Amino acid sequence: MRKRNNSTKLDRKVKRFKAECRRLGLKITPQRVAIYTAFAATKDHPTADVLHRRLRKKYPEISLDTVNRTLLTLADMGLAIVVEGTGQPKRFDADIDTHQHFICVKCKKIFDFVHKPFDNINVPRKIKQKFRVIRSTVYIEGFCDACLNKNDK
Amino acid sequence: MRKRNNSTKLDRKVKRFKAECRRLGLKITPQRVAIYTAFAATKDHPTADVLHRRLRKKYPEISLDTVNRTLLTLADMGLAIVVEGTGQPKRFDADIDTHQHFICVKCKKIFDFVHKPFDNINVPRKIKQKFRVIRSTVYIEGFCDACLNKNDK
DNA sequence: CTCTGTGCAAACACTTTGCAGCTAA
DNA sequence: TTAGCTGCAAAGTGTTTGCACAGAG
Repeated sequence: MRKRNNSTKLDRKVKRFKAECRRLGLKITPQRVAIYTAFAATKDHPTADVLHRRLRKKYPEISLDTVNRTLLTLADMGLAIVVEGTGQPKRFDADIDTHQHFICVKCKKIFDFVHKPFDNINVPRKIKQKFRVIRSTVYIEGFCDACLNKNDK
Repeated sequence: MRKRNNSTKLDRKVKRFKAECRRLGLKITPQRVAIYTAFAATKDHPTADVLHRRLRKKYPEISLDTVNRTLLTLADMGLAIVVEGTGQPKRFDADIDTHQHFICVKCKKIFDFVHKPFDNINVPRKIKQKFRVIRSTVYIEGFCDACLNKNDK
């Protein structure tokens, strides 16, 4: 029963994915469907490599490259979020006082800002109980003014 | 006057840095002092490479390696924050509904959690006016239960 | 004097690019 | 038919590791 529900939910997601591909003029290849299906079922935060290894069992012919590219495509489509690891070099912040970050998804520039209400947000109890919290930061993603003015989007 | 104030403020930071080194048994080398001094004065979010290039003008003998290692040391000491680019492979999240992240600074594992108050945080007007916001996420950093139980710290 | 830190070089890991052949539309 | 996709290979970028020497404690 549970299984059944998950399964139909996944089907619906895949259907939506295909529709979105059509809308954007992206081809619906067997690889993309396989990758999206496997990815949409994940509850963790797999890397391209991990997902590739999982897919291999069923589709030994899919290359890591394609998994990588498809995941980036999914992120562009808004169907995946890049959580960690930008591929970019590490960037260090000398300001260790509480403050928040705005990150431009296009030029990757980081803008610091201070917003009192965010400084004192309360970490939920269930987190506090289970983990030892060091700090919390609000990350806002979007387009910076320079990138907005530059071109489209 | 302004300059003077900044300068003494920086001096104070450097002094604190040295004290912290002593406390932790880290050696106070000319490189470390130079790197920390240059770094503590930054308002942006330099990469090791950028900082190295800046330092070169005054200290042509410092290697990029040392800058890199020192910045990582500073992060360990709590005097620097790694803002972006973990060096780790990209990780993708299939859950595109609003939710928050807890990241273990040790094992890098990511835990999703939903916390209603965070879902509806209000992006400050000054950000909204200047940028186009796509999404905002609260990142909580700390030690996860597994790492807490494993060993020290 | 000892042991950590530095600098160099090599190894590594992940990502990106180029390209020829394939295939969805 | 053809534009976009795939898979392979190579190049690129950033990070990590190993080691001998130097210098802080």
